[in-house]
Amino acid sequence: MNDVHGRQGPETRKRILDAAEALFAENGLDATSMRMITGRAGVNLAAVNYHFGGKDGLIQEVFRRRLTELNRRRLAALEALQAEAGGAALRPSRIVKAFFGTALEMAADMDGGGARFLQLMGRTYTGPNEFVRNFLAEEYAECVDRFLTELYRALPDVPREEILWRFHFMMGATSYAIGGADALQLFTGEFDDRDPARLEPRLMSFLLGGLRGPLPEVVSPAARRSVA
Amino acid sequence: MNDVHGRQGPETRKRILDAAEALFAENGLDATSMRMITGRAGVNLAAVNYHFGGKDGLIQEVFRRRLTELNRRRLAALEALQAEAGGAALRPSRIVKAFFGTALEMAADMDGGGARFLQLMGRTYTGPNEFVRNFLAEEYAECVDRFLTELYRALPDVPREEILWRFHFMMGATSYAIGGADALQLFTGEFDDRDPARLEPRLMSFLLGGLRGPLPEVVSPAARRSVA
DNA sequence: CCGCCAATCAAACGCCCGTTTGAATCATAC
DNA sequence: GTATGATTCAAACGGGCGTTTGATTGGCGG
Repeated sequence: MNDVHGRQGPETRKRILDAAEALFAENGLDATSMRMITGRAGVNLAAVNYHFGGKDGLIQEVFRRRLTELNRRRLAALEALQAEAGGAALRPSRIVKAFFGTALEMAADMDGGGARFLQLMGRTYTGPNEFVRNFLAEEYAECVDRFLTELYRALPDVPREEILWRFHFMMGATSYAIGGADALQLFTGEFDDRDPARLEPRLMSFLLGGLRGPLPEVVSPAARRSVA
Repeated sequence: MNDVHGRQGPETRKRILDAAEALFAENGLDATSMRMITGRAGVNLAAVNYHFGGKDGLIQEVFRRRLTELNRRRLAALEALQAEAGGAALRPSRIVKAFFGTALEMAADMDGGGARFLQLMGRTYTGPNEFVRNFLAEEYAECVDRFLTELYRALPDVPREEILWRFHFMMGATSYAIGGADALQLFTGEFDDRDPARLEPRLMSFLLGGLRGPLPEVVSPAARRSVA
């Protein structure tokens, strides 16, 4: 066995990743030092550079690990819907639920660690760190693209640009839904209903309401052509 | 006049605040150093500690300056609505527009600096820095409270907790709307319609759709009392 | 049994951070 | 004209940062 001696194989990597994930979520990327990470993980300081090439490599791997799994589940849910529909266009509510509901599911999973990770991801996605943002976008690209394609098909009368924006708004609402229970109670004082089982229908109602909202009147002056 | 010599009064304070605001928005709070700030502002490094007591004090003042103005405009808009209604309940769409539309207005104002500041604020509000989050919540408290009260009155049939959550979701969508045009184009490649004049009706349609969405079915097991 | 190599370790490296210091510089009041 | 008090300034402080180094460990194939 490999429990007491130094060389303990892939165990060290996992301990570093777990510690880093928790600390990143708690303090943010910049405010979390290598010494904090290796200290909590119980490994040597140099281990991060050895296994991940540096702090940037570690950050990337922390995100990649969970994000790959999340998007795998999302695509699985989407493919299940597609199989059920047999070529017909999907219902928008199903598509939205497959994408955002899966995130909420994952936030509830993972014995509490999932919520923290998704909270971290929501922050980072709009955060200032361009390096991580670009990396996240790349990891997201294929999954988002397939969901958007399905949404376009489900809402053929809605301009694609409009769907794109609303998808973006939905991401924002979901990000706050996952990460912001703390923020919510800040301006209310008494407030403790953070049961994730109730959060899911609450968020879905809101997202679907927003998605189905009436299209805004296009008041672009360029659109008033050929009146003369 | 006081332009060439050392002692130049309140000018130094403003230069520091402006430089800090821009850099905080670009790089985040942690990743912006005092030397970057004083360098861009063209003032001595020690000036920050002299005028604001330290980096924390500077951060606080950067937020306080804009947030006070934003919430002043919001409350002015709300009071205008109340005066117009003369004691009757306000229309939800008006309330939402007074709160979130004013933010979008401010984002378009201030020769481009407004968008940056609000982007920064959206990040910070859900960010990990507890010190700033608490401060923001305090600055927000009164304004949010008065808007929520008005929303409760406008939607007497909707449980307050539900309104609270949806208000929170709206904050998330708005935060992404302001800060996330860059993020949006990341998973689409071609996408450049960031005309703020079109963003406003887009966001409002979404927010109001979400606010009016059907209430989620309450499937709480505790609600099934007294069957036996 | 030995050479190999992946893995771990303690220690140090250079750099930049936020803050402090104490002198220099001015406008103003007397 | 000089004392005063607010402001600016160059320089330094101690400390934490991410990274690198070079030695040490220990399982494994020859």
